Amino acid sequence: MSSAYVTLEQVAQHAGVSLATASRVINGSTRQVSQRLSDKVKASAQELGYLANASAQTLARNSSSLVGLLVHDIADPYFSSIARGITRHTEEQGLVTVLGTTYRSAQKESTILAALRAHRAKAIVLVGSRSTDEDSNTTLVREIEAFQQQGGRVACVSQPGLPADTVSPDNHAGATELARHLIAQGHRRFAILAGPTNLSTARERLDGFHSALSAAGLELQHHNIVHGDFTRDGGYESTQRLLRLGSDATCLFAVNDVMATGAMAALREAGIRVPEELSVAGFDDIPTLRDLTPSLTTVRLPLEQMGEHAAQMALDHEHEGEFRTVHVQGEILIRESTRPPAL
Amino acid sequence: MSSAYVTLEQVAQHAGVSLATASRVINGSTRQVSQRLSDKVKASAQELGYLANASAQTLARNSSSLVGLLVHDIADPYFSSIARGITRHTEEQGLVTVLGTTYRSAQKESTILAALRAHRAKAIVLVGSRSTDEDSNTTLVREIEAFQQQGGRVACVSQPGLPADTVSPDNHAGATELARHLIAQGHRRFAILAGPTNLSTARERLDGFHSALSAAGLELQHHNIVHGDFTRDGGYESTQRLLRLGSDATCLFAVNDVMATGAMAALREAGIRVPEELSVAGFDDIPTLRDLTPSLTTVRLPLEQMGEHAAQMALDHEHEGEFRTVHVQGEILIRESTRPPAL
DNA sequence: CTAACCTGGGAAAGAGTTTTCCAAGACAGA
DNA sequence: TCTGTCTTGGAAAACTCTTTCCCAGGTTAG
Repeated sequence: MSSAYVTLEQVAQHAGVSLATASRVINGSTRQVSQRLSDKVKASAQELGYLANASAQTLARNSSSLVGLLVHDIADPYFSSIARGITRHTEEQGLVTVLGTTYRSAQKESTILAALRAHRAKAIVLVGSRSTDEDSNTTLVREIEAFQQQGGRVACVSQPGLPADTVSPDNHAGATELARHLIAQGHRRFAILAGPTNLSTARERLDGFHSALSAAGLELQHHNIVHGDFTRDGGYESTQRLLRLGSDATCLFAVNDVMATGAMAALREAGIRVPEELSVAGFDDIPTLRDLTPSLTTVRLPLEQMGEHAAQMALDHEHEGEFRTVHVQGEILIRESTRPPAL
Repeated sequence: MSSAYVTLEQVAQHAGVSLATASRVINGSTRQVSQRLSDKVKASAQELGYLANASAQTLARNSSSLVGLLVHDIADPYFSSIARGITRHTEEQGLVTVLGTTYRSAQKESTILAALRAHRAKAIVLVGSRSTDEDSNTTLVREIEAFQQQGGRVACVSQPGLPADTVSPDNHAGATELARHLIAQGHRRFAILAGPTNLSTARERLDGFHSALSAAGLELQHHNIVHGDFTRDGGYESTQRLLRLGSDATCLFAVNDVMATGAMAALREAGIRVPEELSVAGFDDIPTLRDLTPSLTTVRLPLEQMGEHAAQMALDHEHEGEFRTVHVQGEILIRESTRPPAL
């Protein structure tokens, strides 16, 4: 056989029309084609099982149906929830989602961005707060702009400050509200399980918490701050460190639920009861972690919708050329893990 | 400008060689090119920032660097763990992963498979037990074979019986071992939170449990079996149903951890203490669910490695033409949620 | 010394689509 | 009847890369 594939030319021949006519029918060009021929072409395509060669289309159109999705770790429920929202939208649009995982490596990120550029992806959604490291950030901006110059759209989730559409949770407000709740419950000595200092999400949540304390005339003591890496095990280890330092806090704010989970495990092992002896709060309201005992006081973010919204922005054609920023407010959820401190 | 992109021809011109020579240098053809020219071409490419047009390559080679990954739901930690293993391997190989989510819809699955075929994907990894529905299964087999005939490789995870490489957990053995453990603890009346009857994974786990009971001369009473849909909420609701039916069981086996989580929530709400009043066991050992209280007795599956292994099989070139099946044994983990029944 | 053989490099033929440009035919208005 | 306007269909260029075929020049063997 000459080719294992059915080509548009074969469809055209089978329908007795020219290649161009067949193409016009298949992808509904502006030019009119008579009903009779149009039907004939469609029937032909159906009959022969025609499936357009995507690479040929991409080559001719200089744009593919691929949408890139960059996350740090797809097994982290924070990212997989957002990813779900993104894929929901892209698949609805008949597009194909490319999943790239970076593990917070600027180099892996570059590799994937280059691949998406090479494939003439239609859009890219970047998820997850980014290192504020100067160099890698300017590199990222250059790559984003290169992609945009070849006609691609970019949207970011939780990654402010880039030349792209952005969906960001109001981390500051969420953490502030959470702090106010703890203060209202009577807590005066706080410990915080902060995130990597160079990630905006981590910084904003820390700042928000801080500013509520300051506003209430309270202080966060230096030895009551530890930094984790946003993972469960990081939270576990950092909490152990905190305990070794002999914290006198009555409550612990972990800047994300995943670390809070590790914190609770460490506390349980250390024989410290939550919330009787220590209140714990998290951030995100990760769906998979809603069944912890005690249930976690946290700030709910609509992760899935955030992803969906970002994908929408990256793919709608209304607002070419402008960058929109959407702020999402979290909703504070008071659950079992926080209560007024024992006297 | 004529084109916003650097083409190989431009690289060749800039290096003072022919297009063919440049191509031979770039993708290391069998034909030798002198060191001098080779270096010149590489320097040229570097200098001009050459990035090969992936669609042109795909068109010419009739094979792309895309690897498809089909899961039911990327937000389900079972799938996201496996997905992590798969992407680890594909990204190591410099390939691009396409994520397709099917939500157990045969139609969505077909759509994605067609897209992957259109893109001349190099391989596809299908994850998740599949409906045994006759029709959709033959359709799937046809689609798989069509893809293989165009030169693509297919691997499956937890989806036996397809014409492809397969990595499958030994669900039967795992459930049997779990049942033996419960029997050894003294349990005699069992309840089971089974999965969708048409999914092989669910059936095998149910069968394995059953056969251990039979071997011990025990019976599983009809009213002690309920079916869930493998989701947390499904487990929750099915457990409520079980309670309404007035189960007399001393232990409950949920055929996956996610449903076990819902079960524990329903039990807690109903005021039934685990494990004091009722033992609970799950299956999978989902990483995110390891911090439940009480910790869940379960069968650990190396989800990430399973994904990685499947990707390897789909991408190695050693074993073209043959279909290999790898069975993975689970490891039983006795934790807090099971204990001998009260007298 | 000549025939056979290598080696490196260039020209050109695809790969399958989209899209522009042009021709031919139909038809209405003058 | 002629001109101008539509409508429809076809030919061909363009997109960028891979790969085959062939040639020129040099090397080796007989």
